[in-house]
Amino acid sequence: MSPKHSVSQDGAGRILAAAILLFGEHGVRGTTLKAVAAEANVSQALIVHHYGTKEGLRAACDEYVADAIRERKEETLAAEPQLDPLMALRHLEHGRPLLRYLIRTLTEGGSHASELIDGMVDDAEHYMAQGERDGVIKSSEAPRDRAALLVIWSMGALALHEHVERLLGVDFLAADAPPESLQRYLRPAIELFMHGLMEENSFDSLAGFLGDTEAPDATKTNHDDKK
Amino acid sequence: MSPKHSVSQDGAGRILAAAILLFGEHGVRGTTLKAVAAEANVSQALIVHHYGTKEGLRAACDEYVADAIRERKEETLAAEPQLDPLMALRHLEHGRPLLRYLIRTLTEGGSHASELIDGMVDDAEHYMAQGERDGVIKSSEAPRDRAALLVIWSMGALALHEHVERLLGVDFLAADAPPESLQRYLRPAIELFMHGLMEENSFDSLAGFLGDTEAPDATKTNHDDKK
DNA sequence: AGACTGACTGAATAAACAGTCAGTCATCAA
DNA sequence: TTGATGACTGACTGTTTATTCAGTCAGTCT
Repeated sequence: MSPKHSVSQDGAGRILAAAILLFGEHGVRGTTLKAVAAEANVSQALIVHHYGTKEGLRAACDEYVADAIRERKEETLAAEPQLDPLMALRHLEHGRPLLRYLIRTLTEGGSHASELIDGMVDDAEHYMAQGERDGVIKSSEAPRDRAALLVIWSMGALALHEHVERLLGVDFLAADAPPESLQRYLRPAIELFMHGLMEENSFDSLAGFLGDTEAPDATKTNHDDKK
Repeated sequence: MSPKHSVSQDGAGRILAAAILLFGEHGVRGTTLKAVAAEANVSQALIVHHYGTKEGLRAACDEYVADAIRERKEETLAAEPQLDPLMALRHLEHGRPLLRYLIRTLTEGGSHASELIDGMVDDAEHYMAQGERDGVIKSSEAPRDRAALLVIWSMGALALHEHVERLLGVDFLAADAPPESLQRYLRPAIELFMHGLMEENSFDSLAGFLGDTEAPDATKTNHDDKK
């Protein structure tokens, strides 16, 4: 029920750390228990002894990572309202392996990841409502959806960190890197958030994308059960 | 050298379609040749006969998907400048399985995906430069980085389509769905692109994120060869 | 007809895999 | 000292995996 809050040096702890590392790097399916055992310098049988099955090990990893992030969140939450959930995530304790693991669960599904994202959206919505009251954030027609969009963009960029690094030279996974190293990501982002992307008078050319200009619902609601 | 441009009904074609479907759904490692053979209604040995190895099959899938997207791109490219590469992608021929496969290669690496993304950034940069000349797009201090950021956000949202669906009720993978169904994604996005997120006078509170307020280069250029 | 090609198959194979088992070793309480 | 507990291991097992092999069969040139 109460997992240890830092991976210790005993067998069980080393196994967990090795599993998070390898699961994050090659995926769960791409990682063998033998490889985990080798990485942790224990026998394969010890993994089963502690965690039962491979799925059990995966569940333990999920729980540990979720705990670590929750813990970190509570620390930074009081400090300063984060513009971006990425910021908070970048300073995790065992950053790189943990983030890699998180990305896997983010893209490959899993209820833990969903709860995490939902929590981030809640936070973002809350912070932006506060910012709106303080006069620094603009109001929105759909504040909840806007918060969701921003979180998704942030976490999506994290999921594509490989391409972010290639295109912008920014390594999201470097836990120790100084904030200046994020410049080429943050500068255009802030530019967009400050001034927008389009000139105000260019609304017409975009109206088409929404079908109707204003009405949120259309006449034909098509329920297409696929297959 | 010249792969067929639509999956035909002969063995090789059915195998390719089955592989794209299953690789996209369960990942390459999570898919057995036996499963592909069953899905395609052929013998396992026929897969090897046509594609040599599992990796050969994967490469053929990569090439087919890349071709399909390139083809689609050339079609829509002349028609209208796309605000968002997502738009173009949503109308692929065999949409759902193809997009699933694309997402896999996007997150799990692969040179094909990198080339694809780079091409999208090129296009976005070009279109926005045109829009700037036409007076509908605002100028940027770093147009290339801005284009990269927008593409990354778009494709990142695609990678997290599962969460987009849960949070916004928008299914990116539904190829036939009408554009209205994207409203809850597009509306806050356009809102942000039109008006921005923050009030103009709130610059101070953000300056910290960039270290220096304006200078793009600092005194200490840190070349940190990682590792 | 006969030689040849390429799509296609069932059966076999060797490796890799997750999980089992019997038992060693240290610690600690009685 | 004894006996129990739990971390830990090497050797084993049954299954699944990709890949190989030895062919069959339908067509197509000569």
